Amino acid sequence: MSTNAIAQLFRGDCELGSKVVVKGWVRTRRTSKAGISFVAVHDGSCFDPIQAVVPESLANYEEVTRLGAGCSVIISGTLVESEGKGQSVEIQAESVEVVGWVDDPEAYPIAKKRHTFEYLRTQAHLRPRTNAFGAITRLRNTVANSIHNYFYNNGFNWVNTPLITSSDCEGAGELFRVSTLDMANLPRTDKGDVDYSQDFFGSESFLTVSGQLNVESYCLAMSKVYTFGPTFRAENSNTSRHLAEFWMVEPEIAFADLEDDAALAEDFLKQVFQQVLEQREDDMAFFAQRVDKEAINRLQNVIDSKFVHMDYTDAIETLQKSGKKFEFPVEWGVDMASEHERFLCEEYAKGPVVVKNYPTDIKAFYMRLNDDNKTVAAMDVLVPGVGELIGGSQREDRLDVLDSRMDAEMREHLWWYRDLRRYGTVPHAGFGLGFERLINYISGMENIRDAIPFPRTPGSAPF
RNA sequence: UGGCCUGUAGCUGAGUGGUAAAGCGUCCGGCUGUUAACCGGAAUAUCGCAGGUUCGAGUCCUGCCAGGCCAGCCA
Repeated sequence: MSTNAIAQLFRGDCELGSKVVVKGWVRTRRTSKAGISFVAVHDGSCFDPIQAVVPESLANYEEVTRLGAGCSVIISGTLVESEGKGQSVEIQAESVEVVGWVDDPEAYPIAKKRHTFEYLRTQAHLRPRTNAFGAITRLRNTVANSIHNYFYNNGFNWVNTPLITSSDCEGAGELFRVSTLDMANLPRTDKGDVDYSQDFFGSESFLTVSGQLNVESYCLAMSKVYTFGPTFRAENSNTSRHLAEFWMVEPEIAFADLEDDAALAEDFLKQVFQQVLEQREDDMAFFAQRVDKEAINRLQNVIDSKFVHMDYTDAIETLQKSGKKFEFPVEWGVDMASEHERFLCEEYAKGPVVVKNYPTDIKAFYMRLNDDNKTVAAMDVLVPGVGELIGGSQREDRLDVLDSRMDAEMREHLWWYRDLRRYGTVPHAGFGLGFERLINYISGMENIRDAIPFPRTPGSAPF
């Protein structure tokens, strides 16, 4: 008899009265002296565990009465309508095989009780057994799938940009070095510098901070492309919104300007949210109940409303006129601080807000210079709770302007990037979306370390 | 990297210089088609580590370690 995923049983894939086999882990067991035990089993396929009703007539019933949280079991029986409240169907067990016991029930890290997220981070290998992390894991999976679906259905090509790069001038953050040199005995040049020509790639190399520059080259051939993969930043950032290793989605569209880019971001988010509400009803109900009451309403509101757009210049004016006291003063030309971004999306727009056309001086070299010569065609999508969810721009497609924003070393290193402006250049634009930030925005989870299975942060990479 | 906060039982967490609460979980018993059940009982603590002050330190001081929050950097 084949295994039945618990999700199938609740979904009605199996007829009542049919024989089913469930394999999973015990969440709770309650024994009734009337001669039955109730065993709740989860297998990760859906939020709810299934209840198996085990009669004392089973030969190994004594074993069953010793089952506790974390034990692994195979339960065979008949799928029946539940006599009790709280679940639609349950399994009338005909056999219970205990596959793995829990050594020391008292010390089992995931006891049948509430745990803090902070504690569960120290048990990252076992936390997927909890309600919350099971839900987050399924949410991540659904969102990733929705992202690929969105792009696939809209004619985008998924481009697998490299994780190892030799470019250290992208400006997106500190880089992790990749090297096979013997650290205890580094080769030196005549000048005494480390001789990277002897390193694996024949030059200095690093883990990527962004696939953008590479994906632009495919954009200028395939028209609509995106990357979706891990990125690495060696910033010493200790906040609830930063990881040293995180996943990023970076679409890039040709023959497009900043408005097209912003429109893509909005349509993309709305469609992903729509799919999440349709496909993860059970987990979203959990988030709304236990993590953030607004979790479901928030997504529905975003789907139903238009994003608020404002120029950086207007945003600064709005902040100045707000009458609110900020720790850092606002004036045209400054990079907005968290408190400013928070005000704009949480108090002013009360939802996602798109801020566009930032001062040239505070933005990256590849962003397109506007006609005013003061601002670039950049945009950030700010959302309540997580702040900057998306950062994007129209790219500088004019070689002379691009060159003016790079120094000699960059021009030499990024010769291939410059080539893209020499051979059939076109206006193009794209953005980067932090996948874990998206997961937190959707679920209402507050710490990004809980949005990824095994978080990597400064000073911490256990597991 | 800076500022602030926190380390007490498996987990959560009281304890304001003088005998280390309690809840949950665990174990035992009772009850029950139960459902994060309920009732009764029991076991469980080098008070993060190392120094110092004191007759006496979980409590005060110093250093270190670990974690968290906020800020900067960004996604």
